[in-house]
Amino acid sequence: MEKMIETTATRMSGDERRAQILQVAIGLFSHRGFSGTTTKEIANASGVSEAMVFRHFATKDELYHAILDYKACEDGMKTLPWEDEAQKTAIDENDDYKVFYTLAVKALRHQQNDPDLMRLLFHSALEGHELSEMFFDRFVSRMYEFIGSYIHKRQADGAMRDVKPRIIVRAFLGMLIHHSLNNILWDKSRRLLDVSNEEAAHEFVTILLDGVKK
Amino acid sequence: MEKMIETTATRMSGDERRAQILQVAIGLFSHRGFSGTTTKEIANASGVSEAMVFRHFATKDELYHAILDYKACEDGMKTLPWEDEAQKTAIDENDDYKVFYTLAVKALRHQQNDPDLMRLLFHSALEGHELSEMFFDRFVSRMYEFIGSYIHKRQADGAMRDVKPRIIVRAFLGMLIHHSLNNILWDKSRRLLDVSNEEAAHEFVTILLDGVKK
DNA sequence: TTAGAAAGTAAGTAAGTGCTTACTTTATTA
DNA sequence: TAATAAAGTAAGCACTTACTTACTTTCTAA
Repeated sequence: MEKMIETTATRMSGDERRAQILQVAIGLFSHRGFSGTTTKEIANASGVSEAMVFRHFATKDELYHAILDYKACEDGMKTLPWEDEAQKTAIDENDDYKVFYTLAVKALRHQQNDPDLMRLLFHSALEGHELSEMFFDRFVSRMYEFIGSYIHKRQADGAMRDVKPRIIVRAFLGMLIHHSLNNILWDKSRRLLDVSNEEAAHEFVTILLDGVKK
Repeated sequence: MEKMIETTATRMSGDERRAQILQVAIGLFSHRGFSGTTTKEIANASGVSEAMVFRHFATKDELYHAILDYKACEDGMKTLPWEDEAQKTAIDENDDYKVFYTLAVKALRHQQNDPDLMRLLFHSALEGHELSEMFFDRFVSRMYEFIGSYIHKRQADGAMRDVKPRIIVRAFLGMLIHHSLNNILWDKSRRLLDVSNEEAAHEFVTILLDGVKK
């Protein structure tokens, strides 16, 4: 008999394995939730024994935190979407459409490219985990400030109706987030509505801006 | 010594106890999720032994299903929000504002009065439970059909711009659901935005209708 | 080439999990 | 008021959970 075909489960370096376990855990946590995922499942899906999971992450909780840090730090949450050259010039030029459209497309793309992050965010929000708060403070509330103050400026210019800026922000984010949520959770096959990010962004922004212009 | 003060944990009838356990379970599941809640917790919170939980509900899963049935059937999901006299006359009169405002206020009130339902819905959507699909088919997709066809009619009347009706529906529902979600999950103290349901409904509807009118 | 460090595992442990059993207490009604 | 049905419990069963221990295999560099 021949030698067994090497499935080449080559031994990984510590860092590689750690990163791999982290990725696997992200996938599982984001679908089954924290308490719905067992360390055994994570180990199996990583092709490794449970002990290895605990060599890299002292507790299940620490693994969860590592995920949050990873997602929060690496994954485009620290580079705020409006800190961007094109965006800044659009703002200076008071090009409302460009400001909102760019923001919208960026948000929709980001959400579509990383549905796991969104799932994770919702899981932790429902379970009252701290990622939720962190995300809220670092990202959402800044978003409200930023867009809100832009709207405020445009109202002062007489270009927009006098509505509480934050209501407009909520309307805007509501359209975007809900649209992504629909695509990720309920309408994966796009039976209800099948539009590109660009079309969705264009229509949402048009509705919003026509809805608040003076 | 006096007799111990009766905390009057009066023995309940079977139906009462069943209903009570169900309510307790709703509260726990909606906050901690299905796998995050133990049958022991449910029993304790109901002031009863675990065996009683299993007398009324053969398995934890059956308890979950009973909740879904209860919420889906009793709780305003079968009386669709547009099957309402005021609503029907508004539709016949082509009173766009009234149609959308009534719908919006109704939705916001409902979501605010029963945040547990919303939490449950999101939990089950994330976990891919069947309530999610059921809710989607019975409620969401009908909502899209109903509002969508009204919009279609108004476009034919020349009263609204020619945008895919369902994009408008998504924008509308997005504002409403996201607003409630914010209030329930992230911004419980209303630091970010504190508005009444009526004000929110008014502003959202105004933005939407101005945004799609011809 | 070989010592040692790091990657890996098999086989546990104690505490929890959903669920059952065998029994006791309370209310109803014949 | 006694018989009976229903509400209730304590204790435990089989299994799973997060996490550990004691050990083996592989890579690397002196």
